[in-house]
Amino acid sequence: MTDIFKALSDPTRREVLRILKSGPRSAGDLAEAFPVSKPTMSAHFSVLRTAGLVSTQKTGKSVIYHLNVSVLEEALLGFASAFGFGENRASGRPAKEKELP
Amino acid sequence: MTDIFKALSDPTRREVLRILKSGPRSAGDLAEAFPVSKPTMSAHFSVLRTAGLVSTQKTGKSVIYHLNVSVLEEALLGFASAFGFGENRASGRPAKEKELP
DNA sequence: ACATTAGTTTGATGATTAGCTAATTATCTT
DNA sequence: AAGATAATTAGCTAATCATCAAACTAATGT
Repeated sequence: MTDIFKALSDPTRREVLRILKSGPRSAGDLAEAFPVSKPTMSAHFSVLRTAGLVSTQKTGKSVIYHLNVSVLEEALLGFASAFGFGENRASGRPAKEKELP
Repeated sequence: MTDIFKALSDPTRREVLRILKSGPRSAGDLAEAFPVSKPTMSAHFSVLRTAGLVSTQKTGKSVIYHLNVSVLEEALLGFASAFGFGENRASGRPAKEKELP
């Protein structure tokens, strides 16, 4: 949980995820979208990988990153539901109040 | 957004929010629930306040902290919906796919 | 075999962070 | 006016973080 929120606490990493949402991309392709050096991007990728938010697949000399949607969803909605909003998935106890019509 | 995720990236601060979910608490009461010094807790509170996740109200010599539920909800679900899950509140473009019955 | 391309690792630097003790501010209580 | 209590600020340290350039690894092309 900490790793995930820490990963999300950087604008560059959030943007990487947003890009990855539309499909897998190579490290180089991703790096081109940001005004930072390749090593820096590599470090960001590493944080995202450690958090489990992305996975890699090496093909030839490229490394393809793809978003682990389920991990992001589970973390975000799981935490949200612990506060009573955002679905009652996996249960956050108090359950959604249903108003009488 | 960055401030909010940064605030959420610490276990102590997440636990503070969880406690605050059940109602307002004084700084001292909150601090008692953690094995760290009061100044350290004060710093955590400061981070949460900067992120807008909590508000304070001074009464006598106590400072009462209360959770800003809407801020947390907006941030979490807003970001989630940008990835297509967790409600289409405030809109995250692609809208929820509705399957034909 | 050699050069090129894609990406990561290493090592350094400046900034931020979580933690502490001690000092300070503000509000009671006696 | 003191003393006690609640909380924050000040000043410090150790650890982590984002960043870069340079060195390295691996795969492809000639």
